[in-house]
Amino acid sequence: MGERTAPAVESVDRAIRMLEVLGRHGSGASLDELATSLSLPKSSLHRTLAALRERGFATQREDGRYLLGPELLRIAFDFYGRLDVRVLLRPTLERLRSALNETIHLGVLDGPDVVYVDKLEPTQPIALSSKVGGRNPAHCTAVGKALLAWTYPTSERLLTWAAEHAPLAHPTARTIDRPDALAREMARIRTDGFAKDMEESESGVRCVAAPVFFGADGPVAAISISAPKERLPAARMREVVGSLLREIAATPGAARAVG
Amino acid sequence: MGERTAPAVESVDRAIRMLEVLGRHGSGASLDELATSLSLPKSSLHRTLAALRERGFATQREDGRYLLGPELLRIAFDFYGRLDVRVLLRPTLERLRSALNETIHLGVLDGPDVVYVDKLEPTQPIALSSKVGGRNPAHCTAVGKALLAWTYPTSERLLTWAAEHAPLAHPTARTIDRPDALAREMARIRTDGFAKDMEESESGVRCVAAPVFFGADGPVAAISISAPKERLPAARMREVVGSLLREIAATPGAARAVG
DNA sequence: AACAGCGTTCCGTCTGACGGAACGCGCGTG
DNA sequence: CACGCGCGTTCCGTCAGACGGAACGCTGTT
Repeated sequence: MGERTAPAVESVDRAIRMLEVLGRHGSGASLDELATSLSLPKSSLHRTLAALRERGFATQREDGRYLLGPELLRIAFDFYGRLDVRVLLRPTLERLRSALNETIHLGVLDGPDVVYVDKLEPTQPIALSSKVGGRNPAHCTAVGKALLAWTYPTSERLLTWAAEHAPLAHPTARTIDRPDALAREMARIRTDGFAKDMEESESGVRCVAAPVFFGADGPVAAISISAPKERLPAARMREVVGSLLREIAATPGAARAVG
Repeated sequence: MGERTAPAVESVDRAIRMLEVLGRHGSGASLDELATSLSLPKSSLHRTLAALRERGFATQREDGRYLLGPELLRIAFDFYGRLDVRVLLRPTLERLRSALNETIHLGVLDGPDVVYVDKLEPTQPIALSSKVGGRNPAHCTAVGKALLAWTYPTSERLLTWAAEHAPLAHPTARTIDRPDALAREMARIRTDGFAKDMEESESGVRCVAAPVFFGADGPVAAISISAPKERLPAARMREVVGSLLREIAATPGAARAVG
């Protein structure tokens, strides 16, 4: 992140920078707020803002202040609604499988559960009962915990979720089903950036998982890697987490936006 | 909507048109899908897409297809989150009050209720008990019905809402509290584009209301005009609805997006 | 091997973006 | 009431930089 090389199309680059500034002003930015924060002459700003206005990417209040336009919001919400996570993440999942040769899951949150929307199996056949379309309680799987940790980013909101879906299932002895313990686990996951499942949903199976965001506040889905615990001792687990986070970071748009 | 006049900045205009096309493709658009649907040479597309990519407004999958980028989503969600409806709509509310000299409310939905976030009173003092920050059951007020009709745009989803918040209050004899009747009322509101309250929350008081969208799928807020029923006979009601819809249409970004 | 279908790069032309300067309006001030 | 200030807006001569046709390179196909 140092000096930026010359933009491919200067006027487009400027327009985008304007949109970024406009986005930070929920009740409008004045022309020379824009001028100072972008160090551009007012005439240039004005011309570009006119172009943005024509397409509804900016609007102007009657007092002159400029706002982000409804068309930009419409496009974003619309695209977000039709985002096909499975198609988008297939190549990433495949790269993970060929790098690790383990079972890869892609899951989304649905109330108390995770729903698996995609699954890739390793070449070495392994008994894992999950299916695309299948469900598991969210709080005892790595995918589920990764999703919960960022969907309910405060302990308070997580506890509300837990209360709504109480009592939480406890399929194995290691399942974390006490709400307060779960809230602490989520805090840990948020600082680490990934979730683990240490035989919490199925005895003998460990998983790691991390969320994908695609620009949204909350995660759109989470990717997990599962294996029998003999194949996932602490050292390999660290390695696998590394691959997972690296592949997500390398997938266009998937990683968490910086803010 | 006929021929468009020359855009203020051609390259910016093109970039926006690209974003609109990209937004329609949830799993990516290829370079010459873009080329044909925009009738632009590939080299120009390529250059502009590079500019969009540099700022995260577009991304490219490893197979070459282009996607809307996470930064555009981030900006949109972020702006949407900090949208200050009160500031944005103040001028509109003031114009309505000076045109009609009646009580104007601005309300948002919160579970079973509407919460009033702004209120303007007419010069002729009138006994209306509502306060900024105050609440009313959504299903018996015009603001609430306008919000419900588009927040839960199908009968099925409305009935779910009704079931979650049953039993619905019935403050007056005219309150519509039967879920099926309410669902029919919502359908009527959606086709009309506005909601009425014929003494359904307070005896002797009529209101009309219409939603504001600001680019989102669902309404961000709704504006209502309330008056004693003697001041709102059928004829004046039509006139008032006309003013309301016209003012909303004239407020940058507020009206429902076409697409 | 030749081909077709893609994304990508090059580079000479000339359009159209650039920004300094001037304008017009509304507002508060001396 | 004249004045000046702080806005957004418009104008226009200059020349940077956007434009697009053509050629390239890669991959998978026949």
